[in-house]
Amino acid sequence: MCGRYLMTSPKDAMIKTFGVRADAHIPPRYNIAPNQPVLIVRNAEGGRRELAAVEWGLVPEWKKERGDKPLINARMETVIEKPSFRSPMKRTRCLVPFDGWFEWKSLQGRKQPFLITPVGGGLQAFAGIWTTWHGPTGDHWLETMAILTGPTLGPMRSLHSRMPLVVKPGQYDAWLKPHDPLPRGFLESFDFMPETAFEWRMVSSRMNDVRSEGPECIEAPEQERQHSLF
DNA sequence: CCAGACGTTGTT
DNA sequence: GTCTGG
DNA sequence: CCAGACGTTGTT
DNA sequence: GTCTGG
Repeated sequence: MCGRYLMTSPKDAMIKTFGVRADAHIPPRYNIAPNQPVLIVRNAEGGRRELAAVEWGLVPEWKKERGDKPLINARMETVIEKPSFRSPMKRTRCLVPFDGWFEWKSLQGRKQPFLITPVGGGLQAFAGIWTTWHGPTGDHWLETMAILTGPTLGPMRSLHSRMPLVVKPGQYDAWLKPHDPLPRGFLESFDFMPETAFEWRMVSSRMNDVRSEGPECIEAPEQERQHSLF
């Protein structure tokens, strides 16, 4: 799946890769967690694309209360029919810029994080959906997003049985274009990035704590502690 | 008609 | 909001 | 996703 | 165990 990710590319790369405007500084994010504000790319007025800051964890528009369990992922097998996802899937899809994502394995009773990155590095985009939620009083609103996942089919299964859908650069326009209703075979018309396009390595478990927000999150793990006590 | 659900993952 | 179940 | 908290009263 | 916070 995908429950923590990396977005460290500078503003220039965002502009070049996604064709968006970006005036403000975009700080590198080494440890993006659910419920945090993140940048997405979406369609805007006048056929342009825009960068928008939304919260990771989709809150369906019909929810009375905000609720506690954030919908951070949506399964590609069911996203078209699920009540929480079907409307955003038709009309408000988005790209979620990233440079890598994290998975954990339990090794020797510890949660060992791994960083998965595109072979050769570089900025990529998860397939995402977003929506707007209006609070009960109507005086405030919140934009949120979820990342689509699919089955992991090859060697990456040693890390996790699910992985995020990564949109190929040539299909950004197709992913962002709204449809209502969604054409038959819409998802099948996409050729998402294969897992062979990614590689992974162990990183420091300091990134397990979301308060770690710097480059230490992608450093190699510390040397294994020696059995020095007896 | 009204009431109730509406999600994913991992773990058991 | 929209669907399912009763 | 993981980490961390999880409670009230009275006294200082 | 389960919820909250990040």
